[in-house]
Amino acid sequence: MVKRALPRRFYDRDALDVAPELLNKLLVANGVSARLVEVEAYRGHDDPGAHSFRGQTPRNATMFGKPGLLYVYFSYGMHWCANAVCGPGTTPHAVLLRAAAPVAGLETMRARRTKARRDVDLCRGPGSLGQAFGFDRSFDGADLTRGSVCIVDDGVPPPVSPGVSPRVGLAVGKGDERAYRFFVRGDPHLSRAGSAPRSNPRRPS
DNA sequence: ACCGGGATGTTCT
DNA sequence: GAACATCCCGGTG
Repeated sequence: MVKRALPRRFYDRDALDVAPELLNKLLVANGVSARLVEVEAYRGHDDPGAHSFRGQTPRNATMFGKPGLLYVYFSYGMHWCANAVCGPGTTPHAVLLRAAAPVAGLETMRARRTKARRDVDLCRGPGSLGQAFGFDRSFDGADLTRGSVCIVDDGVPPPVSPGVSPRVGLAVGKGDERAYRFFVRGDPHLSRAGSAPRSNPRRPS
């Protein structure tokens, strides 16, 4: 079985098509690797939940780059979250990497994730995943198809019938109703169980 | 298990 | 000043 980084053509499509196919792929970076079990699609100009909705800014510039780049952004003043930039072309679509099952470099992940009590929590949630991989601003714009940061197909197929649900953490009216979250059903590493994300605490009053 | 709140800083209004 | 693609802890049931 030859492990190979996913080619650019894999990413050069609508994030809604790429997202479910990223499930069970291996994220390899910074001395560790983990199998993706939960992702979310963010769809450019038409998606009020996407950073790119209001156009290009210094923060989201990588989303407007070529498919196959890693878009890393700083969230809530303390977390680094990672996306795979999609397409087609320079359409600013992206797939947020929300949760993964640790595969290699567990000791390194534990050292980075000092708050995680169990290994199942090492990459559980986008902020936790970013911490386990040691992501920061320097990873923004990394090329997933050429460099040491990559997503690998090691022969495990995506689920035939992935779980689908609304995305997590979006405010009401900002795309929260769209079923753009995809996950491996029943996987113990999901950021939240099954298809019922916690209701949004920032409801309009 | 569920829920509320604090941490912490960049981005946008 | 408010919002934010979050996480963790402590209180309650």
